[in-house]
Amino acid sequence: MENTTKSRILDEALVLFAENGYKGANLRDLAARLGLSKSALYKHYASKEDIWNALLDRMIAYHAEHFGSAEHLPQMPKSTEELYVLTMKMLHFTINDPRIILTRKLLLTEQFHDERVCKLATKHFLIGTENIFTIIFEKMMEDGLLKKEDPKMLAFIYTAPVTTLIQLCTREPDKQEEVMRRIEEFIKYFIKIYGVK
Amino acid sequence: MENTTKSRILDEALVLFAENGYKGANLRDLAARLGLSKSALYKHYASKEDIWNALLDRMIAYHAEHFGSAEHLPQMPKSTEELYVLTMKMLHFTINDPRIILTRKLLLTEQFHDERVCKLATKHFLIGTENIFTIIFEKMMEDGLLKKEDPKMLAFIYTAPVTTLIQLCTREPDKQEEVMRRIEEFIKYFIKIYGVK
DNA sequence: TATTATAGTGACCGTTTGGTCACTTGTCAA
DNA sequence: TTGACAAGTGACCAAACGGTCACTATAATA
Repeated sequence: MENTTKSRILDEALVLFAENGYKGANLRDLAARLGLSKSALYKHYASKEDIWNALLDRMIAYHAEHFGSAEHLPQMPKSTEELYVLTMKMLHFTINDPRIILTRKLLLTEQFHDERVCKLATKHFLIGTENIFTIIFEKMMEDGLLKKEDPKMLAFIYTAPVTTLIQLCTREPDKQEEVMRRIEEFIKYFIKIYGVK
Repeated sequence: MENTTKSRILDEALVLFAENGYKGANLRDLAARLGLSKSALYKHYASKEDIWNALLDRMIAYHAEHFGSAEHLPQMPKSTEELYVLTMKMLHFTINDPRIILTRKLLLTEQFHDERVCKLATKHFLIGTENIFTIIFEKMMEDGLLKKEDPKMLAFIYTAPVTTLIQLCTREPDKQEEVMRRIEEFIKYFIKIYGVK
Protein backbone atom coordinates (compact mmCIF):
# COMPACT_ATOMS: atom_id res chain seq x y z
CA MET A 1 0.00 0.00 0.00
CA GLU A 2 1.09 3.52 -0.75
CA ASN A 3 1.45 6.06 2.00
CA THR A 4 0.80 9.26 0.12
CA THR A 5 -1.67 11.78 1.53
CA LYS A 6 -4.01 10.92 -1.32
CA SER A 7 -3.96 7.28 -0.32
CA ARG A 8 -4.17 7.99 3.42
CA ILE A 9 -7.31 10.02 2.79
CA LEU A 10 -8.95 6.94 1.28
CA ASP A 11 -7.80 4.81 4.23
CA GLU A 12 -9.52 7.06 6.73
CA ALA A 13 -12.48 7.64 4.41
CA LEU A 14 -13.10 3.89 4.47
CA VAL A 15 -13.28 4.00 8.26
CA LEU A 16 -15.68 6.93 8.36
CA PHE A 17 -17.90 5.82 5.49
CA ALA A 18 -18.09 2.29 6.88
CA GLU A 19 -18.92 3.45 10.38
CA ASN A 20 -21.32 6.30 9.58
CA GLY A 21 -22.46 5.73 6.01
CA TYR A 22 -21.88 8.15 3.13
CA LYS A 23 -24.36 10.71 4.44
CA GLY A 24 -23.26 10.32 8.03
CA ALA A 25 -19.55 10.82 7.35
CA ASN A 26 -18.34 14.41 7.31
CA LEU A 27 -15.21 15.99 5.95
CA ARG A 28 -14.25 17.78 9.17
CA ASP A 29 -13.89 14.48 11.02
CA LEU A 30 -12.01 13.03 8.08
CA ALA A 31 -9.56 15.94 8.03
CA ALA A 32 -9.13 15.82 11.82
CA ARG A 33 -8.29 12.09 11.72
CA LEU A 34 -5.57 12.87 9.20
CA GLY A 35 -4.23 15.84 11.14
CA LEU A 36 -5.16 18.07 8.23
CA SER A 37 -7.40 21.04 7.71
CA LYS A 38 -10.60 20.38 5.84
CA SER A 39 -9.59 22.54 2.88
CA ALA A 40 -6.43 20.47 2.41
CA LEU A 41 -8.63 17.57 1.30
CA TYR A 42 -9.66 19.62 -1.71
CA LYS A 43 -6.06 19.71 -2.93
CA HIS A 44 -6.37 15.97 -3.54
CA TYR A 45 -10.03 15.40 -4.30
CA ALA A 46 -12.60 17.69 -5.89
CA SER A 47 -15.48 16.84 -3.55
CA LYS A 48 -16.86 14.41 -0.99
CA GLU A 49 -18.37 12.44 -3.85
CA ASP A 50 -14.99 12.36 -5.56
CA ILE A 51 -13.42 10.79 -2.45
CA TRP A 52 -16.26 8.29 -2.34
CA ASN A 53 -15.74 7.33 -5.99
CA ALA A 54 -11.98 7.01 -5.60
CA LEU A 55 -12.48 4.75 -2.57
CA LEU A 56 -14.91 2.62 -4.53
CA ASP A 57 -12.49 2.39 -7.45
CA ARG A 58 -9.87 1.07 -5.07
CA MET A 59 -12.24 -1.42 -3.45
CA ILE A 60 -13.40 -2.72 -6.81
CA ALA A 61 -9.83 -3.04 -8.06
CA TYR A 62 -8.81 -4.85 -4.87
CA HIS A 63 -11.64 -7.32 -5.19
CA ALA A 64 -10.96 -7.94 -8.87
CA GLU A 65 -7.31 -8.60 -8.09
CA HIS A 66 -7.90 -10.97 -5.17
CA PHE A 67 -11.10 -12.75 -6.16
CA GLY A 68 -11.43 -12.24 -9.89
CA SER A 69 -8.13 -13.43 -11.27
CA ALA A 70 -7.11 -17.05 -11.62
CA GLU A 71 -3.64 -16.47 -10.17
CA HIS A 72 -5.00 -15.76 -6.71
CA LEU A 73 -6.69 -19.13 -6.41
CA PRO A 74 -5.72 -20.92 -3.20
CA GLN A 75 -3.77 -24.16 -3.30
CA MET A 76 -6.12 -27.00 -4.12
CA PRO A 77 -6.89 -29.20 -1.10
CA LYS A 78 -5.54 -32.73 -1.42
CA SER A 79 -7.86 -34.13 1.22
CA THR A 80 -11.04 -33.18 3.03
CA GLU A 81 -8.88 -32.27 6.04
CA GLU A 82 -7.05 -29.79 3.84
CA LEU A 83 -10.39 -28.38 2.71
CA TYR A 84 -11.24 -27.82 6.36
CA VAL A 85 -7.91 -26.16 7.08
CA LEU A 86 -8.07 -23.99 3.96
CA THR A 87 -11.58 -22.79 4.73
CA MET A 88 -10.77 -22.01 8.35
CA LYS A 89 -7.66 -20.12 7.26
CA MET A 90 -9.65 -18.01 4.79
CA LEU A 91 -12.22 -17.48 7.48
CA HIS A 92 -9.75 -16.31 10.10
CA PHE A 93 -8.39 -13.81 7.63
CA THR A 94 -11.68 -12.41 6.42
CA ILE A 95 -13.10 -12.24 9.95
CA ASN A 96 -10.14 -10.48 11.57
CA ASP A 97 -8.62 -8.20 8.92
CA PRO A 98 -9.77 -4.69 9.94
CA ARG A 99 -9.92 -3.42 6.38
CA ILE A 100 -12.08 -6.28 5.17
CA ILE A 101 -14.39 -5.87 8.15
CA LEU A 102 -14.83 -2.21 7.26
CA THR A 103 -15.38 -3.11 3.62
CA ARG A 104 -18.13 -5.52 4.60
CA LYS A 105 -19.79 -2.87 6.76
CA LEU A 106 -19.65 -0.35 3.96
CA LEU A 107 -21.08 -2.81 1.44
CA LEU A 108 -23.97 -3.63 3.74
CA THR A 109 -24.85 -0.08 4.74
CA GLU A 110 -24.53 1.49 1.29
CA GLN A 111 -25.72 -1.33 -0.98
CA PHE A 112 -29.03 0.44 -1.63
CA HIS A 113 -27.64 3.93 -2.18
CA ASP A 114 -25.01 3.29 -4.84
CA GLU A 115 -25.19 1.00 -7.84
CA ARG A 116 -21.50 0.17 -7.81
CA VAL A 117 -21.67 -0.82 -4.15
CA CYS A 118 -24.68 -2.95 -5.02
CA LYS A 119 -22.79 -4.88 -7.70
CA LEU A 120 -19.70 -5.26 -5.53
CA ALA A 121 -21.79 -6.51 -2.60
CA THR A 122 -23.20 -9.30 -4.75
CA LYS A 123 -19.71 -10.26 -5.86
CA HIS A 124 -18.34 -10.08 -2.33
CA PHE A 125 -21.13 -11.93 -0.52
CA LEU A 126 -22.10 -14.40 -3.20
CA ILE A 127 -20.45 -14.77 -6.57
CA GLY A 128 -16.83 -14.37 -5.46
CA THR A 129 -16.56 -17.20 -2.95
CA GLU A 130 -19.04 -19.30 -4.90
CA ASN A 131 -16.82 -19.23 -7.98
CA ILE A 132 -13.70 -20.09 -6.02
CA PHE A 133 -15.29 -23.07 -4.30
CA THR A 134 -16.90 -24.24 -7.53
CA ILE A 135 -13.39 -24.61 -8.94
CA ILE A 136 -12.09 -26.22 -5.75
CA PHE A 137 -14.94 -28.72 -5.62
CA GLU A 138 -14.62 -29.58 -9.32
CA LYS A 139 -11.01 -30.44 -8.72
CA MET A 140 -11.73 -32.41 -5.55
CA MET A 141 -14.42 -34.41 -7.34
CA GLU A 142 -11.99 -35.21 -10.13
CA ASP A 143 -9.50 -36.36 -7.51
CA GLY A 144 -12.12 -38.56 -5.88
CA LEU A 145 -12.14 -36.57 -2.65
CA LEU A 146 -15.79 -35.50 -2.86
CA LYS A 147 -18.93 -37.24 -4.06
CA LYS A 148 -19.83 -36.32 -7.62
CA GLU A 149 -22.58 -33.73 -7.46
CA ASP A 150 -23.19 -30.45 -9.23
CA PRO A 151 -20.14 -28.49 -8.07
CA LYS A 152 -22.00 -25.17 -8.39
CA MET A 153 -24.80 -26.32 -6.13
CA LEU A 154 -22.28 -27.70 -3.67
CA ALA A 155 -20.32 -24.46 -3.67
CA PHE A 156 -23.53 -22.58 -3.00
CA ILE A 157 -24.68 -24.68 -0.06
CA TYR A 158 -21.12 -24.61 1.29
CA THR A 159 -20.47 -20.87 1.06
CA ALA A 160 -23.90 -19.40 1.76
CA PRO A 161 -24.15 -20.63 5.37
CA VAL A 162 -20.59 -19.48 6.04
CA THR A 163 -21.34 -16.06 4.56
CA THR A 164 -24.42 -15.80 6.76
CA LEU A 165 -22.35 -16.46 9.87
CA ILE A 166 -19.62 -14.04 8.77
CA GLN A 167 -22.27 -11.35 8.49
CA LEU A 168 -23.45 -12.22 11.99
CA CYS A 169 -19.90 -11.82 13.23
CA THR A 170 -19.53 -8.48 11.45
CA ARG A 171 -22.72 -7.30 13.11
CA GLU A 172 -22.00 -8.70 16.58
CA PRO A 173 -18.23 -9.13 17.02
CA ASP A 174 -18.69 -10.45 20.57
CA LYS A 175 -20.25 -13.56 19.04
CA GLN A 176 -17.03 -14.39 17.20
CA GLU A 177 -16.35 -17.52 19.27
CA GLU A 178 -19.86 -18.84 18.75
CA VAL A 179 -19.59 -18.13 15.03
CA MET A 180 -16.27 -19.93 14.71
CA ARG A 181 -17.64 -22.95 16.57
CA ARG A 182 -20.73 -23.11 14.40
CA ILE A 183 -18.71 -22.82 11.20
CA GLU A 184 -16.38 -25.59 12.34
CA GLU A 185 -19.36 -27.80 13.10
CA PHE A 186 -20.91 -26.98 9.76
CA ILE A 187 -17.79 -27.76 7.76
CA LYS A 188 -17.31 -31.07 9.55
CA TYR A 189 -20.94 -31.93 8.89
CA PHE A 190 -20.52 -30.98 5.23
CA ILE A 191 -17.43 -33.15 4.89
CA LYS A 192 -19.18 -36.03 6.64
CA ILE A 193 -21.88 -35.93 3.99
CA TYR A 194 -19.96 -35.14 0.84
CA GLY A 195 -16.47 -36.40 1.64
CA VAL A 196 -15.38 -39.72 0.14
CA LYS A 197 -13.95 -42.06 2.74
CA MET B 1 -53.13 -1.51 11.28
CA GLU B 2 -54.29 1.78 12.68
CA ASN B 3 -54.73 4.80 10.49
CA THR B 4 -54.09 7.56 12.97
CA THR B 5 -51.68 10.34 12.10
CA LYS B 6 -49.30 8.96 14.69
CA SER B 7 -49.32 5.61 12.96
CA ARG B 8 -49.13 7.06 9.46
CA ILE B 9 -46.03 8.96 10.47
CA LEU B 10 -44.35 5.67 11.30
CA ASP B 11 -45.49 4.16 7.99
CA GLU B 12 -43.81 6.89 5.98
CA ALA B 13 -40.84 7.04 8.35
CA LEU B 14 -40.18 3.39 7.53
CA VAL B 15 -40.02 4.26 3.84
CA LEU B 16 -37.67 7.18 4.34
CA PHE B 17 -35.40 5.54 6.91
CA ALA B 18 -35.18 2.37 4.83
CA GLU B 19 -34.40 4.24 1.65
CA ASN B 20 -32.03 6.90 2.99
CA GLY B 21 -30.86 5.62 6.36
CA TYR B 22 -31.44 7.39 9.68
CA LYS B 23 -29.01 10.20 8.91
CA GLY B 24 -30.13 10.55 5.32
CA ALA B 25 -33.83 10.85 6.10
CA ASN B 26 -35.10 14.34 6.89
CA LEU B 27 -38.24 15.54 8.54
CA ARG B 28 -39.26 17.95 5.78
CA ASP B 29 -39.57 15.10 3.27
CA LEU B 30 -41.41 13.05 5.86
CA ALA B 31 -43.91 15.85 6.52
CA ALA B 32 -44.37 16.49 2.80
CA ARG B 33 -45.16 12.81 2.14
CA LEU B 34 -47.86 13.02 4.79
CA GLY B 35 -49.25 16.30 3.49
CA LEU B 36 -48.34 17.89 6.80
CA SER B 37 -46.14 20.73 7.88
CA LYS B 38 -42.92 19.76 9.57
CA SER B 39 -43.92 21.25 12.91
CA ALA B 40 -47.04 19.07 12.97
CA LEU B 41 -44.79 16.06 13.46
CA TYR B 42 -43.75 17.46 16.81
CA LYS B 43 -47.34 17.26 18.05
CA HIS B 44 -46.99 13.47 17.88
CA TYR B 45 -43.32 12.81 18.50
CA ALA B 46 -40.76 14.75 20.49
CA SER B 47 -37.90 14.46 18.02
CA LYS B 48 -36.51 12.60 15.02
CA GLU B 49 -34.95 10.12 17.41
CA ASP B 50 -38.32 9.65 19.07
CA ILE B 51 -39.89 8.73 15.73
CA TRP B 52 -37.03 6.33 15.11
CA ASN B 53 -37.51 4.66 18.47
CA ALA B 54 -41.26 4.36 18.04
CA LEU B 55 -40.76 2.79 14.62
CA LEU B 56 -38.31 0.34 16.08
CA ASP B 57 -40.70 -0.52 18.92
CA ARG B 58 -43.31 -1.36 16.33
CA MET B 59 -40.92 -3.43 14.22
CA ILE B 60 -39.75 -5.38 17.25
CA ALA B 61 -43.31 -5.98 18.42
CA TYR B 62 -44.31 -7.12 14.93
CA HIS B 63 -41.45 -9.56 14.72
CA ALA B 64 -42.13 -10.93 18.21
CA GLU B 65 -45.76 -11.45 17.31
CA HIS B 66 -45.17 -13.16 13.97
CA PHE B 67 -41.96 -15.08 14.58
CA GLY B 68 -41.61 -15.36 18.32
CA SER B 69 -44.91 -16.83 19.43
CA ALA B 70 -45.93 -20.45 19.03
CA GLU B 71 -49.39 -19.63 17.72
CA HIS B 72 -48.06 -18.19 14.48
CA LEU B 73 -46.34 -21.43 13.52
CA PRO B 74 -47.28 -22.53 10.01
CA GLN B 75 -49.20 -25.75 9.45
CA MET B 76 -46.81 -28.66 9.68
CA PRO B 77 -46.00 -30.20 6.29
CA LYS B 78 -47.32 -33.74 5.90
CA SER B 79 -44.98 -34.54 3.04
CA THR B 80 -41.81 -33.19 1.45
CA GLU B 81 -44.00 -31.75 -1.31
CA GLU B 82 -45.85 -29.77 1.33
CA LEU B 83 -42.53 -28.58 2.74
CA TYR B 84 -41.68 -27.29 -0.73
CA VAL B 85 -45.04 -25.55 -1.10
CA LEU B 86 -44.89 -24.07 2.39
CA THR B 87 -41.40 -22.69 1.88
CA MET B 88 -42.24 -21.20 -1.50
CA LYS B 89 -45.37 -19.61 -0.06
CA MET B 90 -43.40 -18.01 2.79
CA LEU B 91 -40.82 -16.92 0.25
CA HIS B 92 -43.30 -15.26 -2.07
CA PHE B 93 -44.70 -13.35 0.85
CA THR B 94 -41.42 -12.17 2.31
CA ILE B 95 -40.00 -11.28 -1.09
CA ASN B 96 -42.99 -9.27 -2.33
CA ASP B 97 -44.51 -7.59 0.71
CA PRO B 98 -43.42 -3.93 0.44
CA ARG B 99 -43.27 -3.41 4.17
CA ILE B 100 -41.07 -6.43 4.79
CA ILE B 101 -38.79 -5.39 1.94
CA LEU B 102 -38.38 -1.98 3.56
CA THR B 103 -37.80 -3.60 6.93
CA ARG B 104 -35.02 -5.73 5.49
CA LYS B 105 -33.41 -2.67 3.91
CA LEU B 106 -33.57 -0.77 7.18
CA LEU B 107 -32.10 -3.67 9.14
CA LEU B 108 -29.22 -3.98 6.70
CA THR B 109 -28.37 -0.29 6.44
CA GLU B 110 -28.71 0.55 10.14
CA GLN B 111 -27.49 -2.64 11.80
CA PHE B 112 -24.20 -1.01 12.81
CA HIS B 113 -25.63 2.28 14.05
CA ASP B 114 -28.23 1.07 16.53
CA GLU B 115 -28.00 -1.78 18.99
CA ARG B 116 -31.69 -2.65 18.81
CA VAL B 117 -31.51 -2.86 15.01
CA CYS B 118 -28.49 -5.08 15.43
CA LYS B 119 -30.35 -7.54 17.67
CA LEU B 120 -33.43 -7.50 15.48
CA ALA B 121 -31.35 -8.11 12.36
CA THR B 122 -29.90 -11.26 13.89
CA LYS B 123 -33.37 -12.46 14.77
CA HIS B 124 -34.75 -11.59 11.36
CA PHE B 125 -31.96 -13.00 9.22
CA LEU B 126 -30.94 -15.96 11.35
CA ILE B 127 -32.60 -17.01 14.57
CA GLY B 128 -36.23 -16.43 13.56
CA THR B 129 -36.46 -18.69 10.53
CA GLU B 130 -33.96 -21.12 12.01
CA ASN B 131 -36.19 -21.72 15.06
CA ILE B 132 -39.30 -22.18 12.96
CA PHE B 133 -37.68 -24.74 10.68
CA THR B 134 -36.06 -26.51 13.59
CA ILE B 135 -39.56 -27.21 14.90
CA ILE B 136 -40.84 -28.15 11.46
CA PHE B 137 -37.97 -30.54 10.83
CA GLU B 138 -38.26 -32.14 14.27
CA LYS B 139 -41.88 -32.90 13.51
CA MET B 140 -41.13 -34.16 10.01
CA MET B 141 -38.42 -36.46 11.36
CA GLU B 142 -40.84 -37.85 13.93
CA ASP B 143 -43.31 -38.46 11.14
CA GLY B 144 -40.65 -40.23 9.12
CA LEU B 145 -40.67 -37.65 6.33
CA LEU B 146 -37.05 -36.61 6.76
CA LYS B 147 -33.90 -38.51 7.58
CA LYS B 148 -33.00 -38.31 11.26
CA GLU B 149 -30.27 -35.72 11.63
CA ASP B 150 -29.68 -32.88 14.04
CA PRO B 151 -32.76 -30.73 13.28
CA LYS B 152 -30.95 -27.53 14.26
CA MET B 153 -28.12 -28.17 11.83
CA LEU B 154 -30.62 -29.07 9.14
CA ALA B 155 -32.63 -25.90 9.78
CA PHE B 156 -29.43 -23.90 9.51
CA ILE B 157 -28.28 -25.35 6.20
CA TYR B 158 -31.83 -25.04 4.89
CA THR B 159 -32.52 -21.44 5.86
CA ALA B 160 -29.10 -19.82 5.49
CA PRO B 161 -28.84 -20.30 1.70
CA VAL B 162 -32.41 -19.07 1.26
CA THR B 163 -31.71 -16.01 3.41
CA THR B 164 -28.63 -15.27 1.31
CA LEU B 165 -30.71 -15.30 -1.87
CA ILE B 166 -33.45 -13.20 -0.33
CA GLN B 167 -30.84 -10.59 0.50
CA LEU B 168 -29.65 -10.71 -3.10
CA CYS B 169 -33.21 -10.11 -4.23
CA THR B 170 -33.60 -7.21 -1.82
CA ARG B 171 -30.42 -5.69 -3.21
CA GLU B 172 -31.13 -6.37 -6.89
CA PRO B 173 -34.90 -6.74 -7.40
CA ASP B 174 -34.43 -7.29 -11.14
CA LYS B 175 -32.84 -10.65 -10.28
CA GLN B 176 -36.04 -11.88 -8.64
CA GLU B 177 -36.70 -14.52 -11.29
CA GLU B 178 -33.18 -15.88 -11.04
CA VAL B 179 -33.44 -15.94 -7.26
CA MET B 180 -36.75 -17.80 -7.30
CA ARG B 181 -35.35 -20.36 -9.74
CA ARG B 182 -32.25 -20.93 -7.64
CA ILE B 183 -34.27 -21.32 -4.45
CA GLU B 184 -36.57 -23.83 -6.13
CA GLU B 185 -33.57 -25.79 -7.32
CA PHE B 186 -32.03 -25.66 -3.88
CA ILE B 187 -35.14 -26.85 -2.08
CA LYS B 188 -35.59 -29.74 -4.50
CA TYR B 189 -31.95 -30.68 -4.02
CA PHE B 190 -32.37 -30.50 -0.24
CA ILE B 191 -35.44 -32.72 -0.35
CA LYS B 192 -33.67 -35.16 -2.65
CA ILE B 193 -30.96 -35.57 -0.04
CA TYR B 194 -32.89 -35.45 3.22
CA GLY B 195 -36.34 -36.57 2.18
CA VAL B 196 -37.40 -40.14 2.96
CA LYS B 197 -38.82 -41.91 -0.05
C1' DT C 1 18.65 33.59 -7.02
C1' DA C 2 14.18 34.03 -8.91
C1' DT C 3 10.27 31.20 -10.36
C1' DT C 4 6.86 28.00 -10.06
C1' DA C 5 4.13 24.14 -8.69
C1' DT C 6 2.46 21.58 -4.70
C1' DA C 7 0.53 21.04 -0.12
C1' DG C 8 -1.54 23.16 3.55
C1' DT C 9 -4.20 26.90 6.45
C1' DG C 10 -8.09 29.54 8.39
C1' DA C 11 -11.73 32.52 7.57
C1' DC C 12 -15.81 32.63 5.24
C1' DC C 13 -20.28 31.39 2.44
C1' DG C 14 -24.80 29.35 1.24
C1' DT C 15 -27.64 25.49 2.15
C1' DT C 16 -29.73 22.00 4.79
C1' DT C 17 -31.11 20.22 9.03
C1' DG C 18 -33.52 19.34 13.59
C1' DG C 19 -36.06 21.93 16.52
C1' DT C 20 -38.99 25.99 18.66
C1' DC C 21 -42.78 29.17 19.11
C1' DA C 22 -46.69 32.12 18.70
C1' DC C 23 -50.78 31.57 16.42
C1' DT C 24 -55.07 29.37 14.18
C1' DT C 25 -58.68 25.98 13.64
C1' DG C 26 -61.93 22.50 14.99
C1' DT C 27 -64.19 19.62 18.46
C1' DC C 28 -66.28 18.41 22.53
C1' DA C 29 -67.66 18.88 27.33
C1' DA C 30 -69.24 21.96 31.19
C1' DT D 1 -71.88 29.96 24.82
C1' DT D 2 -67.60 29.37 26.36
C1' DG D 3 -63.41 27.30 27.75
C1' DA D 4 -60.03 23.82 27.07
C1' DC D 5 -57.48 20.83 24.49
C1' DA D 6 -55.63 18.49 20.46
C1' DA D 7 -53.96 19.10 15.70
C1' DG D 8 -51.88 21.85 12.40
C1' DT D 9 -49.34 26.15 10.29
C1' DG D 10 -45.50 29.20 8.92
C1' DA D 11 -41.86 31.97 10.31
C1' DC D 12 -37.79 31.60 12.55
C1' DC D 13 -33.25 29.89 14.91
C1' DA D 14 -28.69 27.77 15.76
C1' DA D 15 -25.75 24.26 14.38
C1' DA D 16 -23.62 21.39 11.00
C1' DC D 17 -22.48 20.63 6.51
C1' DG D 18 -19.94 20.76 1.77
C1' DG D 19 -17.38 23.88 -0.58
C1' DT D 20 -14.47 28.32 -1.90
C1' DC D 21 -10.75 31.56 -1.61
C1' DA D 22 -6.87 34.40 -0.57
C1' DC D 23 -2.79 33.42 1.54
C1' DT D 24 1.60 30.89 3.30
C1' DA D 25 5.42 27.55 3.39
C1' DT D 26 8.39 24.43 1.14
C1' DA D 27 11.03 22.33 -2.19
C1' DA D 28 12.51 21.55 -6.82
C1' DT D 29 13.85 23.73 -11.26
C1' DA D 30 15.57 27.19 -14.69
